[in-house]
Amino acid sequence: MRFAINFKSGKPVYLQLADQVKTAAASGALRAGESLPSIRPLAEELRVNRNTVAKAYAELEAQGVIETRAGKGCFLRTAQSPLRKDARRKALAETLDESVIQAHHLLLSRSDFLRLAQERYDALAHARAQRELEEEHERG
Amino acid sequence: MRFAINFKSGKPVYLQLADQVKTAAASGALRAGESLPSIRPLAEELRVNRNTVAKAYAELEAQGVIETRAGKGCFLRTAQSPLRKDARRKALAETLDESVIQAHHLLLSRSDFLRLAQERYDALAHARAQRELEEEHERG
DNA sequence: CCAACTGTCCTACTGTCACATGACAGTTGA
DNA sequence: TCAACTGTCATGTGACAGTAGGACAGTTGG
Repeated sequence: MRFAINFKSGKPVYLQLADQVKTAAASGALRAGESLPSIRPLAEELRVNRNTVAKAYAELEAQGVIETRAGKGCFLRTAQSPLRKDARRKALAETLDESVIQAHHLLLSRSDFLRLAQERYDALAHARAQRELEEEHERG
Repeated sequence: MRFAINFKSGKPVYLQLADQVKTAAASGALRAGESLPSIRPLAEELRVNRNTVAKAYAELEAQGVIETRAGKGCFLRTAQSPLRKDARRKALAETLDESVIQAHHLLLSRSDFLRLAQERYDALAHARAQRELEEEHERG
Protein backbone atom coordinates (compact mmCIF):
# COMPACT_ATOMS: atom_id res chain seq x y z
CA MET A 1 0.00 0.00 0.00
CA ARG A 2 1.37 3.31 -1.06
CA PHE A 3 -0.33 6.51 0.02
CA ALA A 4 0.35 9.91 -1.47
CA ILE A 5 -0.89 13.26 -0.20
CA ASN A 6 -1.41 16.21 -2.50
CA PHE A 7 -0.95 19.31 -0.37
CA LYS A 8 -1.97 21.62 -3.19
CA SER A 9 -5.31 19.95 -3.95
CA GLY A 10 -7.28 21.93 -1.38
CA LYS A 11 -8.92 18.72 -0.21
CA PRO A 12 -8.32 18.05 3.49
CA VAL A 13 -5.41 15.68 4.07
CA TYR A 14 -7.36 13.45 6.42
CA LEU A 15 -10.06 12.93 3.78
CA GLN A 16 -7.50 12.19 1.08
CA LEU A 17 -6.06 9.50 3.30
CA ALA A 18 -9.43 8.02 4.20
CA ASP A 19 -10.39 7.88 0.52
CA GLN A 20 -7.15 6.15 -0.38
CA VAL A 21 -7.73 3.50 2.26
CA LYS A 22 -11.20 2.92 0.86
CA THR A 23 -9.77 2.67 -2.64
CA ALA A 24 -7.16 0.18 -1.42
CA ALA A 25 -9.91 -1.88 0.15
CA ALA A 26 -12.02 -1.81 -3.02
CA SER A 27 -9.09 -2.71 -5.28
CA GLY A 28 -7.97 -5.58 -3.08
CA ALA A 29 -4.68 -3.93 -2.15
CA LEU A 30 -5.90 -4.22 1.41
CA ARG A 31 -7.79 -7.31 2.54
CA ALA A 32 -10.29 -7.86 5.31
CA GLY A 33 -8.56 -8.47 8.62
CA GLU A 34 -5.27 -6.97 7.51
CA SER A 35 -3.75 -4.27 9.66
CA LEU A 36 -3.32 -0.73 8.41
CA PRO A 37 -0.04 1.11 8.86
CA SER A 38 0.17 2.34 12.42
CA ILE A 39 -0.46 6.00 13.02
CA ARG A 40 2.94 7.35 14.00
CA PRO A 41 5.11 5.71 11.31
CA LEU A 42 2.59 6.54 8.59
CA ALA A 43 2.41 10.15 9.74
CA GLU A 44 6.19 10.36 9.56
CA GLU A 45 6.31 8.77 6.10
CA LEU A 46 3.67 11.15 4.75
CA ARG A 47 5.24 14.16 6.52
CA VAL A 48 1.99 14.80 8.29
CA ASN A 49 0.98 15.23 11.90
CA ARG A 50 -0.03 12.08 13.73
CA ASN A 51 -3.36 13.63 14.71
CA THR A 52 -4.14 14.04 11.02
CA VAL A 53 -3.69 10.32 10.38
CA ALA A 54 -5.64 9.57 13.53
CA LYS A 55 -8.47 11.74 12.24
CA ALA A 56 -8.52 9.84 8.94
CA TYR A 57 -8.70 6.53 10.80
CA ALA A 58 -11.43 7.86 13.07
CA GLU A 59 -13.39 8.83 9.98
CA LEU A 60 -12.98 5.32 8.56
CA GLU A 61 -14.06 3.74 11.80
CA ALA A 62 -17.14 5.96 11.87
CA GLN A 63 -17.96 4.71 8.37
CA GLY A 64 -17.52 1.11 9.46
CA VAL A 65 -14.61 0.49 7.10
CA ILE A 66 -12.03 -0.30 9.74
CA GLU A 67 -11.94 -1.47 13.31
CA THR A 68 -9.47 0.06 15.72
CA ARG A 69 -8.29 -1.38 19.00
CA ALA A 70 -6.18 0.71 21.33
CA GLY A 71 -2.79 -0.87 21.89
CA LYS A 72 -3.14 -3.24 18.93
CA GLY A 73 -3.79 -1.24 15.80
CA CYS A 74 -6.34 -0.65 13.05
CA PHE A 75 -7.75 -3.46 10.94
CA LEU A 76 -9.82 -3.60 7.79
CA ARG A 77 -13.28 -4.98 8.41
CA THR A 78 -15.06 -7.30 6.04
CA ALA A 79 -17.19 -5.29 3.63
CA GLN A 80 -20.60 -4.66 5.07
CA SER A 81 -23.29 -2.05 5.09
CA PRO A 82 -25.92 -1.37 7.72
CA LEU A 83 -28.36 -0.08 5.09
CA ARG A 84 -31.11 -1.92 3.27
CA LYS A 85 -30.50 -2.57 -0.38
CA ASP A 86 -32.83 0.16 -1.60
CA ALA A 87 -31.14 2.67 0.70
CA ARG A 88 -27.76 1.60 -0.66
CA ARG A 89 -29.00 2.02 -4.21
CA LYS A 90 -30.29 5.45 -3.35
CA ALA A 91 -26.93 6.46 -1.91
CA LEU A 92 -25.16 5.35 -5.06
CA ALA A 93 -27.75 7.05 -7.23
CA GLU A 94 -26.91 10.41 -5.69
CA THR A 95 -23.23 9.99 -6.46
CA LEU A 96 -24.00 8.81 -9.98
CA ASP A 97 -26.20 11.86 -10.56
CA GLU A 98 -23.13 14.02 -10.08
CA SER A 99 -21.39 12.08 -12.81
CA VAL A 100 -24.39 12.37 -15.10
CA ILE A 101 -24.51 16.14 -14.68
CA GLN A 102 -20.78 16.36 -15.22
CA ALA A 103 -21.13 14.30 -18.40
CA HIS A 104 -23.70 16.78 -19.66
CA HIS A 105 -21.44 19.77 -19.08
CA LEU A 106 -18.56 17.90 -20.68
CA LEU A 107 -20.73 17.27 -23.73
CA LEU A 108 -20.27 13.52 -23.48
CA SER A 109 -22.96 11.33 -25.03
CA ARG A 110 -25.04 8.61 -23.42
CA SER A 111 -22.92 5.89 -24.98
CA ASP A 112 -19.71 7.64 -23.91
CA PHE A 113 -21.06 7.83 -20.39
CA LEU A 114 -22.24 4.24 -20.17
CA ARG A 115 -19.12 2.88 -21.82
CA LEU A 116 -16.94 4.76 -19.37
CA ALA A 117 -19.01 3.61 -16.37
CA GLN A 118 -18.54 0.00 -17.46
CA GLU A 119 -14.85 0.53 -18.18
CA ARG A 120 -14.15 2.01 -14.75
CA TYR A 121 -16.09 -0.71 -12.96
CA ASP A 122 -14.23 -3.42 -14.81
CA ALA A 123 -10.87 -1.74 -14.22
CA LEU A 124 -11.38 -1.99 -10.47
CA ALA A 125 -12.71 -5.53 -10.65
CA HIS A 126 -9.69 -6.49 -12.73
CA ALA A 127 -7.29 -5.00 -10.19
CA ARG A 128 -9.05 -6.98 -7.47
CA ALA A 129 -8.82 -10.21 -9.48
CA GLN A 130 -5.13 -9.55 -10.07
CA ARG A 131 -4.54 -9.30 -6.32
CA GLU A 132 -6.32 -12.59 -5.83
CA LEU A 133 -3.93 -14.26 -8.25
CA GLU A 134 -0.91 -12.83 -6.49
CA GLU A 135 -2.26 -14.21 -3.23
CA GLU A 136 -2.53 -17.66 -4.80
CA HIS A 137 1.07 -17.53 -5.96
CA GLU A 138 2.30 -16.50 -2.53
CA ARG A 139 0.48 -19.40 -0.91
CA GLY A 140 1.34 -21.84 -3.69
CA MET B 1 -36.17 27.21 -10.87
CA ARG B 2 -36.34 26.41 -7.21
CA PHE B 3 -33.19 26.31 -5.12
CA ALA B 4 -32.95 24.80 -1.66
CA ILE B 5 -30.04 25.08 0.74
CA ASN B 6 -29.30 22.47 3.36
CA PHE B 7 -27.52 24.27 6.17
CA LYS B 8 -26.85 21.06 8.07
CA SER B 9 -25.12 19.20 5.24
CA GLY B 10 -21.68 20.60 5.99
CA LYS B 11 -21.21 21.33 2.29
CA PRO B 12 -20.51 25.02 1.63
CA VAL B 13 -23.64 26.94 0.66
CA TYR B 14 -22.03 28.54 -2.37
CA LEU B 15 -21.09 25.10 -3.76
CA GLN B 16 -24.59 23.75 -3.13
CA LEU B 17 -25.97 26.66 -5.10
CA ALA B 18 -23.46 26.30 -7.93
CA ASP B 19 -24.24 22.59 -8.20
CA GLN B 20 -27.95 23.29 -8.33
CA VAL B 21 -27.51 25.76 -11.15
CA LYS B 22 -25.49 23.16 -13.05
CA THR B 23 -28.20 20.59 -12.39
CA ALA B 24 -30.83 23.04 -13.64
CA ALA B 25 -28.80 23.58 -16.79
CA ALA B 26 -28.35 19.85 -17.37
CA SER B 27 -32.02 19.07 -16.78
CA GLY B 28 -33.20 21.83 -19.06
CA ALA B 29 -34.85 23.82 -16.26
CA LEU B 30 -32.51 26.62 -17.28
CA ARG B 31 -31.79 27.26 -20.96
CA ALA B 32 -28.88 28.89 -22.72
CA GLY B 33 -29.18 32.67 -22.77
CA GLU B 34 -31.68 32.78 -19.92
CA SER B 35 -30.89 35.03 -17.00
CA LEU B 36 -30.30 33.66 -13.53
CA PRO B 37 -32.03 35.14 -10.49
CA SER B 38 -30.21 38.31 -9.53
CA ILE B 39 -27.94 38.13 -6.54
CA ARG B 40 -29.72 40.16 -3.89
CA PRO B 41 -33.29 38.82 -4.29
CA LEU B 42 -32.04 35.25 -4.46
CA ALA B 43 -29.90 35.78 -1.37
CA GLU B 44 -32.92 37.10 0.48
CA GLU B 45 -35.12 34.19 -0.65
CA LEU B 46 -32.54 31.64 0.46
CA ARG B 47 -31.80 33.50 3.72
CA VAL B 48 -28.16 33.76 2.75
CA ASN B 49 -25.67 36.59 2.41
CA ARG B 50 -25.41 38.27 -1.01
CA ASN B 51 -21.72 37.51 -1.17
CA THR B 52 -22.46 33.82 -0.82
CA VAL B 53 -24.65 33.90 -3.90
CA ALA B 54 -22.07 36.11 -5.64
CA LYS B 55 -19.40 33.53 -4.85
CA ALA B 56 -21.51 30.73 -6.31
CA TYR B 57 -21.98 32.75 -9.50
CA ALA B 58 -18.27 33.58 -9.61
CA GLU B 59 -17.54 29.86 -9.36
CA LEU B 60 -19.93 29.16 -12.23
CA GLU B 61 -18.35 31.87 -14.34
CA ALA B 62 -14.89 30.43 -13.67
CA GLN B 63 -16.19 27.07 -14.90
CA GLY B 64 -17.61 28.67 -18.03
CA VAL B 65 -21.19 27.78 -17.16
CA ILE B 66 -22.53 31.31 -16.94
CA GLU B 67 -21.58 34.77 -18.16
CA THR B 68 -21.95 37.74 -15.84
CA ARG B 69 -22.09 41.41 -16.77
CA ALA B 70 -21.95 44.09 -14.09
CA GLY B 71 -25.11 46.15 -14.00
CA LYS B 72 -27.02 43.70 -16.19
CA GLY B 73 -27.05 40.27 -14.62
CA CYS B 74 -25.89 36.66 -15.04
CA PHE B 75 -26.78 34.52 -18.03
CA LEU B 76 -26.48 30.84 -18.84
CA ARG B 77 -23.99 30.16 -21.61
CA THR B 78 -24.43 27.51 -24.26
CA ALA B 79 -22.85 24.25 -23.15
CA GLN B 80 -19.21 24.10 -24.10
CA SER B 81 -15.94 22.72 -22.83
CA PRO B 82 -12.43 23.98 -23.50
CA LEU B 83 -10.98 20.48 -23.09
CA ARG B 84 -10.17 17.88 -25.72
CA LYS B 85 -12.42 14.86 -25.74
CA ASP B 86 -9.87 12.56 -24.09
CA ALA B 87 -9.34 15.11 -21.32
CA ARG B 88 -13.08 15.32 -20.81
CA ARG B 89 -13.34 11.55 -20.63
CA LYS B 90 -10.53 11.49 -18.10
CA ALA B 91 -12.30 14.07 -15.93
CA LEU B 92 -15.48 12.01 -15.96
CA ALA B 93 -13.53 8.82 -15.28
CA GLU B 94 -12.24 10.27 -12.01
CA THR B 95 -15.74 11.07 -10.83
CA LEU B 96 -17.02 7.67 -11.91
CA ASP B 97 -14.20 5.97 -9.99
CA GLU B 98 -15.63 7.44 -6.81
CA SER B 99 -18.97 5.85 -7.65
CA VAL B 100 -17.31 2.51 -8.39
CA ILE B 101 -15.54 2.49 -5.04
CA GLN B 102 -18.74 3.49 -3.28
CA ALA B 103 -20.57 0.66 -5.05
CA HIS B 104 -17.99 -1.78 -3.71
CA HIS B 105 -18.42 -0.60 -0.13
CA LEU B 106 -22.19 -0.73 -0.53
CA LEU B 107 -21.88 -4.33 -1.75
CA LEU B 108 -23.67 -3.56 -5.00
CA SER B 109 -22.97 -5.84 -7.94
CA ARG B 110 -21.70 -4.98 -11.40
CA SER B 111 -25.17 -5.28 -12.87
CA ASP B 112 -26.67 -3.17 -10.07
CA PHE B 113 -24.05 -0.54 -10.73
CA LEU B 114 -24.46 -0.46 -14.50
CA ARG B 115 -28.23 -0.58 -14.34
CA LEU B 116 -28.27 2.35 -11.95
CA ALA B 117 -25.83 4.34 -14.10
CA GLN B 118 -28.10 3.89 -17.09
CA GLU B 119 -31.20 4.66 -15.05
CA ARG B 120 -29.80 7.93 -13.73
CA TYR B 121 -28.59 9.05 -17.14
CA ASP B 122 -31.96 8.37 -18.69
CA ALA B 123 -33.77 10.10 -15.83
CA LEU B 124 -31.93 13.33 -16.58
CA ALA B 125 -32.37 12.97 -20.34
CA HIS B 126 -36.08 12.40 -19.78
CA ALA B 127 -36.39 15.53 -17.65
CA ARG B 128 -34.69 17.49 -20.40
CA ALA B 129 -37.01 16.07 -23.05
CA GLN B 130 -39.99 16.97 -20.88
CA ARG B 131 -38.86 20.59 -20.73
CA GLU B 132 -38.54 20.66 -24.49
CA LEU B 133 -42.15 19.59 -24.82
CA GLU B 134 -43.32 22.25 -22.39
CA GLU B 135 -41.47 24.82 -24.46
CA GLU B 136 -43.30 23.63 -27.57
CA HIS B 137 -46.64 24.01 -25.85
CA GLU B 138 -45.83 27.52 -24.68
CA ARG B 139 -44.90 28.56 -28.19
CA GLY B 140 -47.68 26.61 -29.81
C1' DC C 1 -30.43 63.57 -14.02
C1' DC C 2 -31.46 60.29 -10.66
C1' DA C 3 -33.53 56.50 -8.40
C1' DA C 4 -33.38 51.68 -8.53
C1' DC C 5 -31.60 48.06 -10.09
C1' DT C 6 -27.39 45.13 -11.52
C1' DG C 7 -22.61 42.96 -9.97
C1' DT C 8 -17.92 44.00 -7.30
C1' DC C 9 -14.59 45.02 -3.81
C1' DC C 10 -12.85 45.47 1.00
C1' DT C 11 -12.75 44.31 5.63
C1' DA C 12 -13.91 41.55 9.58
C1' DC C 13 -15.78 37.58 12.24
C1' DT C 14 -16.03 32.53 12.74
C1' DG C 15 -15.07 27.75 12.27
C1' DT C 16 -12.23 24.11 10.29
C1' DC C 17 -7.89 22.07 9.18
C1' DA C 18 -3.35 21.01 10.24
C1' DC C 19 0.53 21.31 13.25
C1' DA C 20 3.10 20.70 17.61
C1' DT C 21 3.38 18.86 21.97
C1' DG C 22 2.53 16.55 26.21
C1' DA C 23 0.18 13.12 28.86
C1' DC C 24 -2.40 8.91 29.19
C1' DA C 25 -4.07 3.89 28.56
C1' DG C 26 -4.05 -0.79 26.46
C1' DT C 27 -0.86 -4.60 24.45
C1' DT C 28 3.11 -7.24 23.75
C1' DG C 29 7.52 -9.48 24.01
C1' DA C 30 12.07 -9.67 26.13
C1' DT D 1 8.26 -6.33 35.34
C1' DC D 2 9.32 -3.01 32.05
C1' DA D 3 10.45 -1.04 27.73
C1' DA D 4 8.48 -0.25 23.38
C1' DC D 5 4.96 -0.32 20.81
C1' DT D 6 -0.23 0.59 19.84
C1' DG D 7 -4.31 4.26 19.76
C1' DT D 8 -6.53 8.43 22.49
C1' DC D 9 -7.25 12.89 24.35
C1' DA D 10 -6.53 17.96 25.46
C1' DT D 11 -4.24 22.04 24.75
C1' DG D 12 -2.52 26.05 22.02
C1' DT D 13 -1.31 28.16 17.53
C1' DG D 14 -1.35 29.66 12.73
C1' DA D 15 -3.47 29.63 8.17
C1' DC D 16 -7.34 29.69 5.41
C1' DA D 17 -12.24 28.98 3.83
C1' DG D 18 -16.91 30.40 4.39
C1' DT D 19 -19.85 33.89 5.57
C1' DA D 20 -21.30 38.62 6.48
C1' DG D 21 -22.05 43.84 6.14
C1' DG D 22 -20.69 48.35 4.23
C1' DA D 23 -19.19 50.98 0.45
C1' DC D 24 -18.44 51.25 -4.51
C1' DA D 25 -19.22 50.97 -9.77
C1' DG D 26 -21.87 49.89 -14.12
C1' DT D 27 -26.79 49.95 -16.37
C1' DT D 28 -31.34 51.24 -17.16
C1' DG D 29 -35.80 53.54 -17.36
C1' DG D 30 -38.67 57.31 -15.77
